[in-house]
Amino acid sequence: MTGYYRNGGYRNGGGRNNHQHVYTDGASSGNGRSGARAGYGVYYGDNDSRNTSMPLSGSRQTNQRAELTAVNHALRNSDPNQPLTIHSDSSYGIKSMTEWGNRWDQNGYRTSSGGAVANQDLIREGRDLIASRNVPVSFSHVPSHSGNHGNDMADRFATNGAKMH
Amino acid sequence: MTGYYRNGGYRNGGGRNNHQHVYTDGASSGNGRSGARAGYGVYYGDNDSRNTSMPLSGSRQTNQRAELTAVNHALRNSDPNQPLTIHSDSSYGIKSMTEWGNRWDQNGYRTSSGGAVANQDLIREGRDLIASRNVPVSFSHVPSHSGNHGNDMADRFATNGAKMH
RNA sequence: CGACACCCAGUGUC
DNA sequence: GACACTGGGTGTCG
Repeated sequence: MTGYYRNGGYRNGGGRNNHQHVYTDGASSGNGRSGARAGYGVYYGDNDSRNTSMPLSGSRQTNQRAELTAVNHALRNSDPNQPLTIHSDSSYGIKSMTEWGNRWDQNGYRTSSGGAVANQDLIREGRDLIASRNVPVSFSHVPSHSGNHGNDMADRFATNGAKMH
Repeated sequence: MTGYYRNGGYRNGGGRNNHQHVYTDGASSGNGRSGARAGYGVYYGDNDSRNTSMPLSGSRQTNQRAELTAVNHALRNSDPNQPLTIHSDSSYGIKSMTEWGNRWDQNGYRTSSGGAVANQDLIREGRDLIASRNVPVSFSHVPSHSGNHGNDMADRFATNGAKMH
């Protein structure tokens, strides 16, 4: 239960239970300082050719944008016809895609204190990708650096991606 | 300039420029593991009878407590009427006695994330010792294991002290 | 105020 | 390569 999030509003068309599990992570060396360099990693499984280690593009090299970009990459690079669970250590990323995002779609992406929600571009993009699927996408929170193999691998990919600038 | 810290708020009463230089270091074999044994070393100069190599007392045998204890020993065992520079490789120890300590004296020893500052007993003790002097106490950071003779000697004394339990 | 991340720095070790 | 001891900060939300 704990740490498990699911997007609703879909029907399962098929019935073949090929549930996909993907681990995502973001990194930003020097986060918050000028000259920060971010990267993201996506881990599908050992020796899986879809595994990804990439530098973040764009001028805002923050940890949060890296986390969101990793999620969007997983959304785009997975079978859209089979259920997917994205395992992330970012509560911010998960909630932006689920509970917070649901509210923001209704209030015009306004923060509880009235400001504009940051990183809207990436959040809207991810939520569009989820909405365009006909099978469920779930999110599961995994504590960082807790010995979880998938998270550890995604972390390495993300850190490495940040060095590729 | 770099790595040089000074405590303010004093007047030089005398004028005899007998500036003292002392090297301090702490060690803790098995730091962080149960059964760790810590020690500290203070080096005043070759063949100086004040040179010290001692095991750390108390139940918390950490590297940080050893570093702070070495500094406090130097403060207590030096001429309080002549300027003193303490050379340490511990940024933690130096900043606890200077810039961080200044803030903590005003905020009740609260960490930037709200928690209680660790090793307060030793930090308050050292800052009291400094405040009770009528001549300046300065701190200088020396990189560890960099071939600095004073630091190397203090390191040996500290390591040896840890073995005296 | 709380939460989850992302760091930066210096030590101490195994 | 790994871990522990400690502090400072930003990214973002409720």
